[in-house]
Parts: sequence; C-alpha cells; structure tokens
Amino acid sequence: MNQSTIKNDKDAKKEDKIYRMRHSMAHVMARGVLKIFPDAKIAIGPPIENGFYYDFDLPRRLTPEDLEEIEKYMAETIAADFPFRKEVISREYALEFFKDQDYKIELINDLPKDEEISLYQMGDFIDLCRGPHVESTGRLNPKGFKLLSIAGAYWRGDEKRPMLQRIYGTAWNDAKQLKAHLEHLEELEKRDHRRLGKELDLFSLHEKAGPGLVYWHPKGGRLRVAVEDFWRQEHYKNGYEMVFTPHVGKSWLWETSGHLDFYAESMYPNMVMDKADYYAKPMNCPFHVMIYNNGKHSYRDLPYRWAELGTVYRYERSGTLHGLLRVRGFTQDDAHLFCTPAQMQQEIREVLRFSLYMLRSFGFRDISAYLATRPEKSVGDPSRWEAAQQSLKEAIESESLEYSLDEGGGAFYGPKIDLKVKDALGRQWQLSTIQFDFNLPDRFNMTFTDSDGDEKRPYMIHRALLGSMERFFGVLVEHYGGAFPVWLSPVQAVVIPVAPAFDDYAAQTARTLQAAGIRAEANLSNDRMNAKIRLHQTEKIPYMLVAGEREQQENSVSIRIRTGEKMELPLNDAIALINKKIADKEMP
RNA sequence: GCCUCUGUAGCUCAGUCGGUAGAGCACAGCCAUGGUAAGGCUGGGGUCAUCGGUUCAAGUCCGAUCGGAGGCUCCA
Repeated sequence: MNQSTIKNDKDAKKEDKIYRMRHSMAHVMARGVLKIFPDAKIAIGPPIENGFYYDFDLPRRLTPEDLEEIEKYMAETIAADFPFRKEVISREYALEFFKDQDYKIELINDLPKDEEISLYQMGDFIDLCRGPHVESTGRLNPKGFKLLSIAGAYWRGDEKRPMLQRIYGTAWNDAKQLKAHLEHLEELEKRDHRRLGKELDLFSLHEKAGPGLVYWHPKGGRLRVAVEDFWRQEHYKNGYEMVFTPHVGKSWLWETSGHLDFYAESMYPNMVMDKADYYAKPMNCPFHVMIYNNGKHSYRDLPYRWAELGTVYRYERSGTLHGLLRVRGFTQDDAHLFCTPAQMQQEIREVLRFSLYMLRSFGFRDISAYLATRPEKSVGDPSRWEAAQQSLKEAIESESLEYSLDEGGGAFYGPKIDLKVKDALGRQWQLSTIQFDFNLPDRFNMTFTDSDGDEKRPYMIHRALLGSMERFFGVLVEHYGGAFPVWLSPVQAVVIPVAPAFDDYAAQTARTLQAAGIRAEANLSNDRMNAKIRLHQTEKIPYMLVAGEREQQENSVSIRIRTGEKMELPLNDAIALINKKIADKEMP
C-alpha cells in the first residue's frame, strides 16, 4: 500500500518547532487580551495551520482597534523576554487556581484521571497548558505575526454551548515568511471565484430570487457548454448512454428509496398536487432505477452505464452557503453503473481510469484517492461489501494512485473512492466520487436474469466525475484565476481594428474565425485601440487580433497573446494555431 | 441555525456634528481616434436592503426583518 508519504524526522522537528512557536504566540496574545479585559474568561488557544487562535468570553464585542492594541501588548510581551515556566500541579490545586475560569474548570474535569496537569507561566500570565512552549517570549519574532480576524466560535464547537469570541492570528519565523503568507492570502482573494465571477461576468446569485441558486450568464454559459460538450463526447466514447429524468417525483419514490426516512431534512419540502406529495429531487439515483426496473434484464445486456447531467435541489443551512461551492441547486455529472458480479472489477477499473482522464483533461495533475470502507452500521451482504472494497482497492493500485484509507468511513449503503485534486495554489478539492450502493437495489428489488436462469441482484455504482457543474466551475475559476486554457475561454479571440476604417475587415475576420469554430468577436465600439486592448486584457481573452491596413492587404492578423507576446501571421495560420491550442486543451 | 462584521448608482466605494446624496468605472449622446494596457465633453441613472421607532429633521441614532462576508474543536 503506497499511502501518503510519512514526513521524515527533520521535517517533523521543524514542524514541531513552528507549532511550539505558534502555541506560545497564542499565550502571548491571551496575555494582551487580559491586559485589556482583566475579567475575561479564557477558553482554549491552540496552534493551527499558519498560526494560532484563542477563544475568549469577553464583556463586550471586540473591534479591529482592539486587535491593534492587543498586538501592541504582544510586542511588549515579546520584548520583555519572559521565560515560559512549566509547573506540574495537583488536580485539586488546579481546580482551586482556576476557580473563576469556568472553561478551564470544565477542561480540568474532563482530563483523564491519570493525566499530568501542568501550568505554564509567562510573565504575569498563567495558563493551564500541556505545552510545549518556546523557552522565553524573546524567542518569538515580533515582526513575524499578525492578528487577522475576530470570529464567533461555540465553546467546544457545540452550537448549544456559549458563543465565544475567537481571535485568529498568523505567525511565522520571520517577517519575510509573514509577508509571503499575507501575499498568498491576497492571491486567494484575487482568485476568489465570486469576485472573478462578477469581474468576468460569468454568473450571479440573487438573494431576492432565492439564495444558493445559480444564474449562469452567457460567458459562464459558454464555458459550461464547452465542459458539457466534452463531457458528453467522452461519455459516449466510454460506452455510456445519456438519460434524462424528471426534476420531481411523488412520495412513493422517495419512500421506497428511503430518502424520506433518512434524508428528508436535506430535501426541499413537498409540493401538493392532485392530493399527492411531490418532492424536488435531491439525487438522481431513484430515477435511473425506475428506468432499469422498466423491463427485464439479461446478464447478456449488462453492464449499463447511464449518465445524466441531473439538476438536484438540496436544503443547505443558510450559513453554509458559499458562492458556487456550496449551493442549494446544482447539476451533478451523474452516472449509474449496473453490472453483474463478474463485471464489477472491470467496471470499477474503467470508471476510475475515466475519472482520472477527465480530471487531467482540465489541468489537474495532482490527484489523490481516499478509500472509505464499511462502517459499523451498514446494509447489504458483508461478502458483497468485501468484494466491492477489494475491487476499489485493486483499481486504485492498478492506477498507482496515492491513497489513504478511511476504515469504516463509508456510507451505510456502500464503500467508495473519493478523488481529490490539488489546484494551482495547493488547495485540495474533492471532485470525483465512485460509490457502491447496496441499498437501492434491495429497496427497489432490482434484478437481472443470470446465465443459470436465476434472478440475481445487480451491482449498482454511483459516480460523479466532476462532482457538480457549479462547484467544478468554481474550482476551475480559482484554479486558473480566470485565465482559462483556450478551449474553456468564453471568448477565445477578439478582433480589434486599429481605426474605424478597418471595422469591416475586423468584422469579416471575426466571421471567418467563427466559421472555423472559434469563439471570436470583433470589437467595433468607439473606444480607441489602446482602450480595447486594455479592456480585453483585463478580461483575460487568450488572443487579440489587431487588424489594420497591412493586415487587410495581406489577409493577415497581428496577434497579441494574453501573455503579452506578439506575432504576425496569415489569417489561415492564425486559425490553425488557435484551433490546435483548442484541440490540445492548452494555454494560449 | 448561532456569533461577529456588513448592506449607499450596474460595479468599487466616499458621505464630517443628524440638516433631503457624491466620485471613479460602466452606460447613452456628441466630438476625436492609424499600431499593442484607459482620448475628451455632455448626460441619464438612487424608495441610501426592507419595515418600524426617536427627532422639527434620519443614509447617519435605536429596534426588528431579509441578504452578504468571515467563523462555529486542528480539543489545555
């Protein structure tokens, strides 16, 4: 098993050192907060990725000005070079010492009986803490940290417990690393798909018309169609059929599938018509099962691979909605595979290979797999689970993918593989999922007739390769920062006349490009050429074709590539060049 | 859902001490415009999220509602 690489000792030590520094930083911050609010109740303050936080129960709300003041106290604390002193104490003493600190009391009481209890003292600040810490506050870099934000956080993450105020900070070994991190945060903001969606006029959301519901604008639509066309073409090449199913179904369907028992709180409520309850679909599977159960099936006909860009609706709590990444209505690139036990192994291999091919086609090179196996509570015959898990594992190994195992992490109805990709900024996104289902075939009593004449249960596999069109679109926008490869660019080429006298030539050139299958436009507005170039540069259009006297006479174009590179080519060569970039799915 | 912040023109934002709204971009019209990142002038555009309250007077103060953003264990 080639599970994710274990960090070597040196890395581990380095990591430990920086964690220790961040942890100490959290204490330094808490001291600052107590200077401003001597009666504050302190909760927990761990190191985290890139920094630290600390939770407080305070008499009033924190403001950004408070953060500045706290930062000042922190600088002072560091300058004072207080040593961190550890002291092991008895449980009784700990309870007495923290008698005014409710949260600490709770923590102490929750510690296992034989656990050593320790205090860390730093100047006049004493905290219940396991450690470890740096030797003294002077070891911390006063130029390496910054308080970032104030957020609400439930005590112990439990929404029934009190809401505390959390201060997030980031901390690094030196000012240079801090600066790099802050620049990284800026880059994230620049690439935010919500921001780029507005700037590039790709999509919108409308509170008045319903939060979490996506409107695709023409430019976003062009990109989506490019994705869908490719998707359909590849599915046909890979032996899939397209099916189309309704958006709503009567309660019988959702009772039979079990969704009304187990999934109702994620569903849109019922619509009543002709005294029957209809529900918007949160999943496509029961509909595909209806198609399957429409007739008898022979082992000779299997496998079936039925795909659908199926739009589903799910209720997500309002606080969890986020741009395109978490929405209430979305289109899954769904498919269901129905096969015999003998075919299962091959089907899983194929679908995994297909998944990887699709993700790589969109420029995702760093892909890892997560295999989740049978949980304690599950439905379906254990031997079938075993066979399914084995086939998933073998498929991963045959693709020599890195993977990690989530033992017992599968759904109650079947094991699965999730694929996660790393984007250009190193963030992981889960896109593909390949999932066995031992529930629906039983509930809907699905069968096929085997070679021995017996009715048998087929294997059913759900899979989505891109996940959903909306989420995938959001990930693509952030991955490319809006500068898409040519085949995905909403507008692939803009023709710009140098002056109004060449409008006709520009328009004609755009038509020639369009006829050659390129998404091209001519910009005949009354802006000056320089303004047009600037505009389209900000729109991240791959190719700008400048047309003037010379080009008109020679039937050529002067190309300005998005990268700033320039060249002059006969029109036919330009078309060939652009079409090649499109076909190869490359950047301009 | 809960906490904090937030909501002013299509977009980004300013608006002082409470005295009936402003800029840039975008849009429209006119003028200008021949070579690789912003030509000029003029103009239209606002129930200051919604509802209520305080006040002689509310974009501004207070309350509620509806959105949006960040966050809600990486356990001392």
